[in-house]
Amino acid sequence: MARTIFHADLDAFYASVEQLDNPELRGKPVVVGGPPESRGVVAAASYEAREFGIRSAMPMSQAVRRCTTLVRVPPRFDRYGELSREVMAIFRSLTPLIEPLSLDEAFLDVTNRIDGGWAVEPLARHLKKRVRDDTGLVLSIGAGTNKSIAKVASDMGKPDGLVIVKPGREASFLAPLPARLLWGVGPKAEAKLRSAGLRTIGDVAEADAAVLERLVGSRGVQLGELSRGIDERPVVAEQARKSIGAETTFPQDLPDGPQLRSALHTLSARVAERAQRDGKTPRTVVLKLRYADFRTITRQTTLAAPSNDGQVIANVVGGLLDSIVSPGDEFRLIGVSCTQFVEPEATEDGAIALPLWPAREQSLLL
DNA sequence: TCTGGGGTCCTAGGACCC
DNA sequence: TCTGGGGTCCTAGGACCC
Repeated sequence: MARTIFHADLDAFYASVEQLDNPELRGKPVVVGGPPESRGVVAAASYEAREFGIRSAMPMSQAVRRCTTLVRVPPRFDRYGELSREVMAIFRSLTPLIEPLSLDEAFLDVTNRIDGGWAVEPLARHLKKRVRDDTGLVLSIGAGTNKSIAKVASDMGKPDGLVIVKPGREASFLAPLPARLLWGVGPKAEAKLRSAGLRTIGDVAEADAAVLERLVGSRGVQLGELSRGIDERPVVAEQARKSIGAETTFPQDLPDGPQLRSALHTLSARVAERAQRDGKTPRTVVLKLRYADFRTITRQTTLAAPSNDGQVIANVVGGLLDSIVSPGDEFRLIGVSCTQFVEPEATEDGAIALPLWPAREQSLLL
């Protein structure tokens, strides 16, 4: 039996929240993001701002040049989180099978609702109306028989969109669209596909599997399937977080010194605090550095004893920094993250113990 | 034009173990 | 003296997503 999947996506989310909370911003070109003089980029642009060609991820310095009346607002992630939770709760009132992708979008498997008598279009309109009535935010929905179709459909309808792809119409819906719209096709893959003359999703659908594999490697098979509207991936609620990180870009490049070391401590403390709040204990700690020339490197260490202590993490990444910095190096970004979370194990007396791991690393320390 | 911050997943080589 | 094959873990980098 065919599934019915919604991809639901709040339009220009951060910018819309700012316009919602501050009526003076309504109808104006608004962007959310860091200041142009501190290497900020556009995190979200209102539709008024988009008329000037302003887009997400664009350097703020470029955005303000494109529109002299642009209003820039610094991000308020706590507020976006609040509204996101409200919207996700509305989604959850339709089905427990929701898979959030970010603060502003989610997949919903509403197959049970359709089997229960709802038609797809009224159900989608009902959801859009509830979100609008309860929060003031505008929701776009794409509906189809799988995730990939639903995602592309919601992209097509924005803003305030509702695009439904009927079962059996997947391939013909996708065929004329640019290959870049497929999930997993970014700038690099697009260029490779284009080099073989594949510009539309239909071109990809007709291409030989061996050609796709040569172009994009092992993802070729899946790419071929997605291009023909085939996607069996289930909607998965409750995805466990696999890493926690924090990074910062400096307004000006920084050599090694008290400022850089202080940033490293702050980031370590932030990561540790979030790990503790989530009840996560990492085995692996990662230092990330971006040089003035934008070259980016990472160095990681597996701990003899897993820890989410801020001082431990700071010491480890500090040691990693010692090992790679050379005189004259300047950095524009530094980041700390942790991964490989350990499952707490109960001991005989009922206490929670964290396993020491791996034995090989411990023996090296003896 | 000068490029954020939060993530996920994949690849590939080397160490190590049996 | 010359030497395999399979499996897992660790590390580093890169593409991609919002």
